[in-house]
This record gives sequence, structure tokens and C-alpha cells, in this order.
Amino acid sequence: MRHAEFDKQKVLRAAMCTFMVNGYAKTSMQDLTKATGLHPGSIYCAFDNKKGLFIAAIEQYQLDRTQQMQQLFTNERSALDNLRDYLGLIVQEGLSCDATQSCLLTKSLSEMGEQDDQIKQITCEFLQSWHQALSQIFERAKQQQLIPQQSDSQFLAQYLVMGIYGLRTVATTQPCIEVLQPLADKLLRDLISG
Amino acid sequence: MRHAEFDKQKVLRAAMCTFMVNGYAKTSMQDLTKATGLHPGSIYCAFDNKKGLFIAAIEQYQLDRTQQMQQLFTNERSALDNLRDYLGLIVQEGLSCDATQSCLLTKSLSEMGEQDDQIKQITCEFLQSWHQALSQIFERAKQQQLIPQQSDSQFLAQYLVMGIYGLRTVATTQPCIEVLQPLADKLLRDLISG
DNA sequence: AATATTCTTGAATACATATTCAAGAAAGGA
DNA sequence: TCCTTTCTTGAATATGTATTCAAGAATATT
Repeated sequence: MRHAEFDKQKVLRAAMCTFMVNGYAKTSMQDLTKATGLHPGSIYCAFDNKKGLFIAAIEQYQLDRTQQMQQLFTNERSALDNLRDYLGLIVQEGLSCDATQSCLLTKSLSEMGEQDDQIKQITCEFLQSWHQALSQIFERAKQQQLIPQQSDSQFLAQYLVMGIYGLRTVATTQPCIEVLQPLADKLLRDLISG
Repeated sequence: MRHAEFDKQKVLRAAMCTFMVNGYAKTSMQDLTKATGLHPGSIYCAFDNKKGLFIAAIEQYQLDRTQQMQQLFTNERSALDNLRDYLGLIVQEGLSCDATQSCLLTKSLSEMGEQDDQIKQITCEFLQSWHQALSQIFERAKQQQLIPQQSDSQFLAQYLVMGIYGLRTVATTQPCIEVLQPLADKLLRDLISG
């Protein structure tokens, strides 16, 4: 027996970045071999084909993002303070003007959702689980009596998801803090004010 | 002298729909000749190349959307009622699950903004002018004393733009009225409540 | 050390795609 | 009616791309 030589996580993160910058269609296998350091044969051996590598990269993206969120919200602070920091992070990502800081899920859904049912299903599922994670945070805020008891956590999370989608798109056209921060601030205010 | 035979608007709208469904990269010249009824030579004669046709299609899209908005807001009703209907229209578009009802500007910006400065500039400019049009509507609402005098029309318009971006993305993952309508309703409430 | 197994390499293949161009068709002016 | 001009046609070209595969290299086992 002989083991594969490459570091799968490194390869997937490199592919991830390439797909985020170029999109799926405009990323060539040549781009991917350059970014990952793998030769075509190795890629096809490990991931079947270009789409297989793409899906694996999306799954790695979801893994990374999920871990990041768990770290951000695992502490003894108020859930609202954590939410404020989380929105601050998204503002920062928007300011960075760095495509690798954007959302691979919504980007892929926008590019391929209409043509590829599998990609649509995977991205939608991952975005839903993000929505669920946010729901639980609002649920905790309700238990901590930080928001009214009659609040609908699911709905608040959905509204926040909507706001973040919107914030990220605004950031594409106007990546400046004078625009993004007031939007994020009002979004948080509107969420907790009933 | 001899005049061109084809109807430019029809051609541009056909190309527009094709680009909306497939995206730019995945739309082949063959797709475009089929959709427009033009032969390659005619397309290259009239629009230089694929990108030229794409830009012309985007400009037609902006023209159509601008006219649509002017019609929706040109009446004697309250600006807020008009805004409510406008959001209702966007909810309807989201429910339709029809790619040709989505926003070509944000889709193109997401796909190509990172790679093509010209496309980025054009789409950003058009999205800005949409923002401006909404600003004027809030300005009118202020004059009609429908919203507080100290309201910042620019900011309200920016927040509405953010909300609509978000609403459209939510619609991609959950095109059902039970999800979209409450989001749109809260968005409008949050806008006019200070 | 020898051998079997698995991984790696990268040139070759097969296919798709954007673009060109020269010949043909239609329209207007003399 | 003839001729010039302009538009149309679509096959040909040149380029790019995803994928394959057979030979070579590395590892583990006997």
C-alpha cells in the first residue's frame, strides 16, 4: 500500500479560493492544477472530475464556516453581543474587497442553481443549516430574556439571513464602512426591537 | 443603402433571458444564435463580440426596469402604498421560480465583477441609479409627511436596497410566500418606523 | 531484496467554443 | 435595368478545455 501524498484540506482550500475568485465555469482545470499543485490525473483520481472537486471544496467551505461560527458563539457573553461581533465580522469581510472572503454558497447557487440540481440542493441545504444555527442563537437569547418571549426565533434568524445576504451584496458595490456599518447597526436594532 | 433586418429590442431581450438563465460564461454563441435568430456574423457585425452583446443586453435590462419603476410610481397614491406594491412585485418575482425574473445586474456582478472591470463598473453604476431612484421616492414620502422629517432618504433607500438584495437571495432557496411575505412586511415596517 | 500494489505524471485525446471571412442576397440610386 | 453598397450566411479556423491513460515512481509487504 501507498498513501496519497497531498494534504486534502490544503488542496480543498486552494480549490475553494480559486472557485470563489473565478466562479465555477471560468475556473479551468489548469487553474486548479496550478492552485492545488496536483496534476490532472491526481485530481481525477481523488475527486472524479472538476465538479467532484467543486463539491468537495463546497463541503470544506461549509465545515470551515461552521467551525468559525461555533468558536464565535461559544463563550459566556450575551448572545446579542456575540451577534453584534458576528455582524461586525461580516462588515469587515465586505470591506476587505477580497473575493475569498465572500460566500461561496450564495455565489455558487447564483451561478449554477438554475442548471445543476445537485449543486442547488447542496448549497440550499448548507444555507438552511446556517439559518438553523442562527435560530438556535436567537432561542438562547430568548431564554436569557434578551429578547421578548413571544419572539419567533426562526423568523428572526430568517430576517438576519436576509439582511446578511443583502449586506454582502451592498458590500460588492460599496465596500466602505460608512455605508456598511450603519446598515448592520440598523439591522441589529430592527431584529431586537420586537 | 440597406437596413438591418432584425428588431434590436427583440434580439436584446432574447439574449438577456439567455444570459439570465445560463450566466455569461455558460452561454455559448450557439445558444445566442438560437435565442436571437441571428447568425454569428450578424451578431459580430452588430455588437462586436459576445461581450458586446452582453453589455447591450444589460443596458436593455436597465432600460426596461427603469421604465417599469416609473410606471409603478407615477400615480396619485401614497408613496408608502406604492412601496408596498413594489415589494409585493419583488415577492411575486421570487415566487415565480423563473430565472428571467431575477436581477441580471447582481447576477452579472457576482459572476464577473472580480474579473471584468468594465462589467463591474456598468452594473455598479446601474445599481446606484436604482438606489437614487428609491432615494427620490423616500424624499417624496418625507415631503408628504408620511415619514419623519429627520429621515435620511439616502440611508432608507440603501437599507431597502439591502433588503431587496436579501429577499431575492432568500427567494432562491425558499420560493414560498409564507417565507417571503413576512420578510417583506417587516422590512417595510422597519423602514418607516424611524 | 524482490515483488506487488498504489500513486503520480503529463502528454495525448476528443470535444467545445469564440471568432473570422469570403461568397451570396437584398436594397437603393442612377 | 444595372451597379454599388450593405447586410446576411454558415462553414472554416484557431484556440481552449475537460478528461484519459499508459508509463514511471514510490511505498509497503513478503
